[in-house]
Amino acid sequence: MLRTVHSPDEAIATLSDQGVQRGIPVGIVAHGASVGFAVGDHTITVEEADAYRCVDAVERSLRPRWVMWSGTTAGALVRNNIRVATAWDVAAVHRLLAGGWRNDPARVWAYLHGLDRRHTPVAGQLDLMGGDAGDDGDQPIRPDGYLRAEWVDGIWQRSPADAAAWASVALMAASLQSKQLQALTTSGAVAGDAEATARAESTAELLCAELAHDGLPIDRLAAVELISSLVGPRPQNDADAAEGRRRRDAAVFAHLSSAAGVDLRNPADVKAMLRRVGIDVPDTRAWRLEGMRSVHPVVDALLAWRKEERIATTFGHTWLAEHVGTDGRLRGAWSASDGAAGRMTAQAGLHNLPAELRDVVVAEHGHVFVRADLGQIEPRVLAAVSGDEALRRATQDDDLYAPVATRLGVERSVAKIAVLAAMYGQTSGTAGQALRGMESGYPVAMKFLDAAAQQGQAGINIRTYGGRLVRVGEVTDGDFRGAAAAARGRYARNAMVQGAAAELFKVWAVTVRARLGDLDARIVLCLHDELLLHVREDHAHEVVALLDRCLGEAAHRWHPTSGVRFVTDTSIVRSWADAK
DNA sequence: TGCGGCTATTG
DNA sequence: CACAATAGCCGCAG
Repeated sequence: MLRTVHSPDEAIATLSDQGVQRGIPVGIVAHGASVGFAVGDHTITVEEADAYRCVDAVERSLRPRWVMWSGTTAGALVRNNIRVATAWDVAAVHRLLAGGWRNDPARVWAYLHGLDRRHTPVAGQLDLMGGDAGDDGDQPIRPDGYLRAEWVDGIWQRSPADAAAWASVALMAASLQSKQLQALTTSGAVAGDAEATARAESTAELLCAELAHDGLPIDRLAAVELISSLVGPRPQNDADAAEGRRRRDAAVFAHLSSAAGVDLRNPADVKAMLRRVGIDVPDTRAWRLEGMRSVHPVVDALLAWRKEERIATTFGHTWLAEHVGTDGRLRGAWSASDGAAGRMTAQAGLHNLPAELRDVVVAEHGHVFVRADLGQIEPRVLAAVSGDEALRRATQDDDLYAPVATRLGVERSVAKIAVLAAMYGQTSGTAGQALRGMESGYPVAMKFLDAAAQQGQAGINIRTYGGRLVRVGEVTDGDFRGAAAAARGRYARNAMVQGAAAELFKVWAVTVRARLGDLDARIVLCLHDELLLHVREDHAHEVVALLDRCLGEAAHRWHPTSGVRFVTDTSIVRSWADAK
């Protein structure tokens, strides 16, 4: 049944009649000025002028769980100044269920309908192949049961007046949500609460849309000054830029009798150059050259050149112009779950900003940053997901490595190496010795890690505590013992820890987001184990307390019975650089 | 033009 | 360098 509503009040009444209330799923698609809703088999379109006002009204009075195909809709909502509390992101939940990174609508549809993914329609095919079966190209589902590749993502090309098409997209999202809910309860052995993970990962998509929209506060003038002091003023043209490169290169070449034919940007040239001054190295990475500064002055000059070159090429004037707006906000695209284990990732340097540039990340007038990071999150998460009682006891200490050192009878530094080596799968060097103590001291945790590594080596996919499928890749040529298998083993071993840590972190982040309420405070950066909030000065202490409370709440939601203690280090600062 | 290698930065 | 990521420049294959 398709129905068009004309006002916020009518939208609330209509959805309310359909039983919508707090937490009840409502499909939504939003793009540009258009919005469509769906509840059960009822689809509701909203007159364009009222579209976002209706969403806002429904959110305020009913607060449903908005079911969306992807972060595209979340972005449209945020751009229209609407921040909804909760979501179900079909694409994000698909990545959780099926692993990997692909989450286009046709593929998600095929997965949930048991269709062979190898025949999934691909965008750009224009359905020329599907059109020969006598079907109607204006229907979302092809006669063979597959979803047309561009039906969902191409919805924005349709007129807002094509109500049936908009409504169908919202309705399909809602119907897939119930299929995903079903799949989550039957998707193999998941130790944790996969449905709770799906909710948190979905809400993290909302947070990502907000992070991309809000940006990170930067003191633009200070940034220009700092960059200029390091690499000079911004080049005005290509010749200017080339002159800058020559000037930087000359500082290195000054230490050589002949620099003919040396391109400092070519590692092979650099290696040859070093050999000519009596330095023979297998590669020219900084850590390898670090101890050779005294051998020849060119080493020192080269390492300084690398620093300068990095600023000039990656974090220089071009970066500033491209990613920092005139409003002094650094913006980049955010992904809520990426890579092997489902960590958040960010572009535009938000996740790998050199420490020396953190000086220019400065709170705006009347505001401060509240920065909080989780201490030793990975070993604490390992204690929780493995259920190792001895390691759980160690988490009661502020410094987990102290009781581990006592138990192993070694120095703290050795204990730390041992724990990290266990989680990363390192076996060489000093780690080998330290690991033997781990086997007897923390056998449950070690067996947990070894089991993951063995699955990885055998090419068997694994699931994290929260239920994310981690694909470890095919085993080729029956290679169960070679270097490739060993690498898969380390990958799987670490993914179980890093992936679970990412899940806990996101529960924490979305809990903080939910509990901020009317405080003038927003999360402006997520960095794996660290949250940075931009907060009005007089709310700072309240936010500090809230971060700690939310960690307790998040840890309990994530793993209600672990008994593991998680700790956070929180500070109030003007500049990001002032923290720690 | 796309891709792997090398390098740097971050957690 | 033991795990994960983003990003730029180079050489090389197509």
